[in-house]
Amino acid sequence: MDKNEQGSEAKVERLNFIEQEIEKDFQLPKLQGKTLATRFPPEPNGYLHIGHAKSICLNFGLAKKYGGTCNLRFDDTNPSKEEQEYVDSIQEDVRWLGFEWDALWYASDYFDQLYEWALQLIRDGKAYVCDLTPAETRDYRGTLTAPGKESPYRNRSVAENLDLFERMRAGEFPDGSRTLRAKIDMAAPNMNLRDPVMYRVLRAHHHRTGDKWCIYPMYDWAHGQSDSIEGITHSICTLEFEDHRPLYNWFCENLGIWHPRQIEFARLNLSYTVMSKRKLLQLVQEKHVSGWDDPRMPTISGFRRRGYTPESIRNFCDRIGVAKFYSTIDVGVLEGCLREHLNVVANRVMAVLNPLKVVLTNYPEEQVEMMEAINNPEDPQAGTRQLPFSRELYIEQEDFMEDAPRKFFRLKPGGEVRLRYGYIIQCQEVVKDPSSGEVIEVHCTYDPQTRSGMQVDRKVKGTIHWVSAQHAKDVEVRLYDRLFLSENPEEAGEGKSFIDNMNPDSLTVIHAKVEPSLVELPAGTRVQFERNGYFCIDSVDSQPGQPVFNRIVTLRDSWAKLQAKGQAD
RNA sequence: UGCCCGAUAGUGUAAUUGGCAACACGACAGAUUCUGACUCUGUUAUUCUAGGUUCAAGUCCUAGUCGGGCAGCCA
Repeated sequence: MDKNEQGSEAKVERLNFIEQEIEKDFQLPKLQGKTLATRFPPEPNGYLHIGHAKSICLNFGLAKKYGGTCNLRFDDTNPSKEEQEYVDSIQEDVRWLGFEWDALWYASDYFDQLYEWALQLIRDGKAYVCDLTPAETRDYRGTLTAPGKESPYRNRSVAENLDLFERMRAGEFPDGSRTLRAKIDMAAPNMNLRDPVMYRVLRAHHHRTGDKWCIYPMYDWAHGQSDSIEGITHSICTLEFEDHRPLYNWFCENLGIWHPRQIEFARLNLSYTVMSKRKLLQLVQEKHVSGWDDPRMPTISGFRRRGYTPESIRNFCDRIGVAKFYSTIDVGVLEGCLREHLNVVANRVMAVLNPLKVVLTNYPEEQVEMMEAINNPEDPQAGTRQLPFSRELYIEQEDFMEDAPRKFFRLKPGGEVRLRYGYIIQCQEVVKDPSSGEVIEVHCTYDPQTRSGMQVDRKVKGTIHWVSAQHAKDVEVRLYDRLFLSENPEEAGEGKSFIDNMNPDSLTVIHAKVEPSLVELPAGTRVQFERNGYFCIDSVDSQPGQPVFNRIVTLRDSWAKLQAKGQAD
């Protein structure tokens, strides 16, 4: 085999840096005979968004690729912010994305074990009960450049710590009055190691453990230990936890338990989008959107309702890669993945968004012909359907211009255009509203020798879509556009916030004329309105026989681009 | 004036770990088209800076620049 042959055949599999580390790790004695074990660990305090999708695809994808396992674990250590509603939505979203967890756990499943381990650290002289107030604790911690001071309670006896900690659990002390802290190093350059808090006293009803506990573990104390209990081999998280890794390691080592390896990657940023749960919550609470599943939201549920496919989101996550560099992906990449998939799976249909009446003056008054239309040129299996054609039609207002530039290949006075699956027509007369001058009707003649499928001698540059006026149905269509006008919505001017960067026209509701078959389609159906874009029947607001269409994404439009550049002439 | 991390075409990600810098998307030009869609062809452009080691550096060393993270009893 020569070099060229080898080069064209060998599909070089490119590993991202996490895969490389994993493959290296499995050479180690520690992992001999084991399989990869990952987990997706969301906090149930909000809905999942596209950034989570990256993490989900990574963790579940890795498990699939290496024949390992991936658990879903709710990081529910802060009952004041967490709710069952979020637990339910997260499970639904993970499944919708196409993944199934090997085991479902909650950090709260481990509260008893965590408590036992805390006792162990106390007995080993590695943890102590601290009576400092929150403000004092902050004060004692020092700053980024100055070391902290040791707490006056740092050297309590083991017996006293044991007694106090048990009484913390028993509810003898008010909220916030005491903490259990790991005894590490108040002068550590890494702030996380300055005697981090392990437990706080907090009386809040927990969605799963109810009122059993009045002390709750902190993230650092709960997360790594939960990973350890589950036998996780690789704990993959985002970059902001990089500084926590030494603490993650410290707990595992000092407890002498299974020690997973934490690896961090850069979270996803998308242009024209906000991604923090806090900001998304604000959009919902202040009613800038209709809810977490508003089709403009970058949440999984929002995308689902909008009409995105799980395949396109998975493909997107694959395409953007994974690294440690903090980057922003152009939202156009996501839209590109969407179009790529929808192009293959969505049936084509006729729908006129902004109708303009066309009368074919030489077409018989009562005649109706059925025209055969291809459902999906990308998929022969999708078959064909019959479209009614008659004397009065609607076309798109955009497809007619009285004073058209040279490159306008659509209908203009005296000009010819093909009606998709119909005839070639020629524009004879323009009817205007005498008062406003607005074009209200266009009169054309049709050429009976040009019916779709016939051999036609002449070339017509443009083809436009249409619906038969008497057969068309009126439906509500929601035209969605990006929620924010600026590429980075977080960058707001002095005294402003990301809310000020919202796009006032992110939703336009119109009524469109569509071919009759559309009113019978079930909610969730995705179709392509030819020459317009992809649309999905809204699963919340549609009624039987009365679908509401959400615009998922427009088609690429090189004509619009030409116009924008002023090159249409 | 601390600690940690990062920097490769416009964007994002690779480079057999020291051996000819590549892939995807975009942009641009063209072909095709009963969707100005899809598809196809072609073009474009890349190693943060300065030194050093080496036959050879995106990769190793030194110094710098720029960007990000960290001072919750949040995760």
